Amino acid sequence: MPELPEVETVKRTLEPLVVGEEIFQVRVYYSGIIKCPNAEEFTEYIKGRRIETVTRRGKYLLFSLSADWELIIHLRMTGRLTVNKGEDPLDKHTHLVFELSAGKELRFTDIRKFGMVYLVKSGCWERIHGLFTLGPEPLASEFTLKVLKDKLHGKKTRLKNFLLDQSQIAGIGNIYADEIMFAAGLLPQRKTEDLTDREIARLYSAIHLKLEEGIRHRGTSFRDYVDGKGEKGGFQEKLKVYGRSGQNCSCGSALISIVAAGRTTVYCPKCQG
DNA sequence: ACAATATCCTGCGAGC
DNA sequence: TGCTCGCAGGATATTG
Repeated sequence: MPELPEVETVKRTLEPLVVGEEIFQVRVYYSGIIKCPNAEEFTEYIKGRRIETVTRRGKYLLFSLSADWELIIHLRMTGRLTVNKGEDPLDKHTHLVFELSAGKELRFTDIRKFGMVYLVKSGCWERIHGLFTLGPEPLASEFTLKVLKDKLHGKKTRLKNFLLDQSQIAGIGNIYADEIMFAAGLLPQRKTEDLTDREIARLYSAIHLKLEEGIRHRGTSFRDYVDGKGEKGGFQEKLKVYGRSGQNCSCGSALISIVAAGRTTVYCPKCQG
């Protein structure tokens, strides 16, 4: 569920609450969420480690721990990572509870159980394929207009597929892909190699605009998403196309829904070309 | 090299 | 009210 702006918001809300905390114990209610090592080793190795930093890479959350361990979490569609009080009632779908000091708990909750949790030695990402092959951070300075242009022209694919490909650009999912293409005035089925310099410049600006706007509104809570404090985001109010199929675009024409890259894709046939 | 499809899983809204 | 169906923001393996 959460894309770059949502994961960034979770990161920012968790950071002040968990950095410096020691993980005294982990309670595992559903071990299938732990991808490596096995649940027994996971709980054994993590016990007594201190959380030193919280960072984000694409849609992954990275917790660097003492003694060179790294806890890596992907929320996938419905994952939630929240800080709770020990006495807060446990959600039906809470799979992992990290016990911190003074009754504070970091809880991983995931209705659909698609989330993924890893514990590795720092920087040992080879076993986490999606993280290991991740493309550049779209909001970092190394993601230049030239980088985007080279990537677009080096691929024989369509724009929607390209934007969802995490190995090309990290962190864009279905909602922001559609909003970015609308903001850039580009159709999802456009071939990336055919895009002109002008269009690529519009796409580049739209990527920054929409991701930054998403972060500023603390993410999109279309269904399940909440931040580290359990609070909803506000960007769903600002969506121009996603979830608005059949409604009118601001230009007056009806928004169209198609399936592209295997996902529902909404666009305006008049504003996007 | 790329696209489409199935898969993991639960909940929800629509339609009957 | 209760049922069945289709759909959901992700990543990945498999098939074409």
